[in-house]
Amino acid sequence: MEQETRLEATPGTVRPGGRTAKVRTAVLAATQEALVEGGFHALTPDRVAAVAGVGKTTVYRRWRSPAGLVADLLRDMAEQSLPAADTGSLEGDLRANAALVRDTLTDPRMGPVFAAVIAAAACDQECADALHGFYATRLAEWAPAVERGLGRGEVPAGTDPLEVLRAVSAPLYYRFAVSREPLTADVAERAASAALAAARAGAFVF
Amino acid sequence: MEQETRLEATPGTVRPGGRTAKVRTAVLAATQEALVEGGFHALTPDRVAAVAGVGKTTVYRRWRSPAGLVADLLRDMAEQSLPAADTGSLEGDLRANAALVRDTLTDPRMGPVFAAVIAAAACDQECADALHGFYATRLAEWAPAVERGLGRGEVPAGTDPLEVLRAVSAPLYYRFAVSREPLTADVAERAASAALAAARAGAFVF
DNA sequence: TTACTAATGGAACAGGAGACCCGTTTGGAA
DNA sequence: TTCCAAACGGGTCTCCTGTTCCATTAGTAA
Repeated sequence: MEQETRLEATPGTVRPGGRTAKVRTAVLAATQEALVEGGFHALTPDRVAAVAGVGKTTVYRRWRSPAGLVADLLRDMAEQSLPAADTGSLEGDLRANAALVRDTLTDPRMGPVFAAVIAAAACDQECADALHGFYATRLAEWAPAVERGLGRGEVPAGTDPLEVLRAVSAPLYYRFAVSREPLTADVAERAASAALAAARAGAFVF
Repeated sequence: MEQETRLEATPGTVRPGGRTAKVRTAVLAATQEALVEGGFHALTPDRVAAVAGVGKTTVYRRWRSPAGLVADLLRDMAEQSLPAADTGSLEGDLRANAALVRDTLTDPRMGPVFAAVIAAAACDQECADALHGFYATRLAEWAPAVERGLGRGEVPAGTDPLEVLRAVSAPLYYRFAVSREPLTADVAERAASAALAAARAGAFVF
């Protein structure tokens, strides 16, 4: 009897084929476009609907808010993750990781997207969860690189692989999102070498 | 003749005394309150005006937007900065710095404020500049601690003091704003010890 | 192919954000 | 103390955001 008062399922879950999928693709593309153009504050559902060529009612119904759009975009991005590097040495892998992060954040398209995602996560719990999940996935993908280094004895036994990877990314994201300093190539190299030096000294052994 | 079309000075700059200063104090307090209550998206000029007991016209005229409020709050915070520690050893000073950053970000009042500031900086250039300036000030205040360590030979000659400090803060802010992982006390200690280990290994020598 | 209904999209509507006008208050100089 | 204009504040207006209603389109099972 209370069934009609329950939360109805999000549209798109019962008939995910054909049109529904096309609409999602178009809306997420328009979302990314809007973020590149004018950042998070330019991400109005109205505009996204117009660019995507769908009714604005649909956008409001399926994504609720700008933060909902960003969260879904993030989930979509998490699915298309790139494979981690394997250069044969831990130093090479960490340098590759740092360069990848740096290239992503300075990319004219991906940079604004990540800035918006970080902003949205500060406002919206759904976005915060999606962002947390995104980095958990990323770290898990790169963990084997550090584990290979452990096997080769490049860092002390007991070193936490995830903590090494966080140490590589952290200085880059800190400059990108917080202190707003430029992300030059040598910043990335320094992040990798500092993380490696700390790991070698046993700073990440628990 | 084009004088009437020029940008008029921001209100509050010609007569900064008495009422104008009181209004600014009340508005910034209400801004902080709103951020603590509901985060950046709860920061509506209307609400701030009501809580501060001033006309909403005044808020729109002097601060323009939510981001303008955050930027001014940030400038106000930069003026009341705490003195850096001096424990006698570089390790002690870096630990104190990490603990200070961690305590600030986990503080029930300051945490939401910093989250909002980071979000606003991603949307608004004025905020981004204010945030950049804030951390430039903070780093400059703590630089002497590293320079004392340099003088004591605790890190190699040529080490960049600011880079050491960035290495301490970065993992904490990364978890706070990006990966959204909990900020425990041992995270702060590890940030300090990892930065020190990297510095000792010469990772921050240019 | 047919039937059923999930999902979309257009239109009309309410609610609030933000700008404008203008009278009132008050800081600061003479 | 007097005067002038900087700054404030209430009222009003407009535009845009976000919601609701319902007709139309199109997946999916039979």
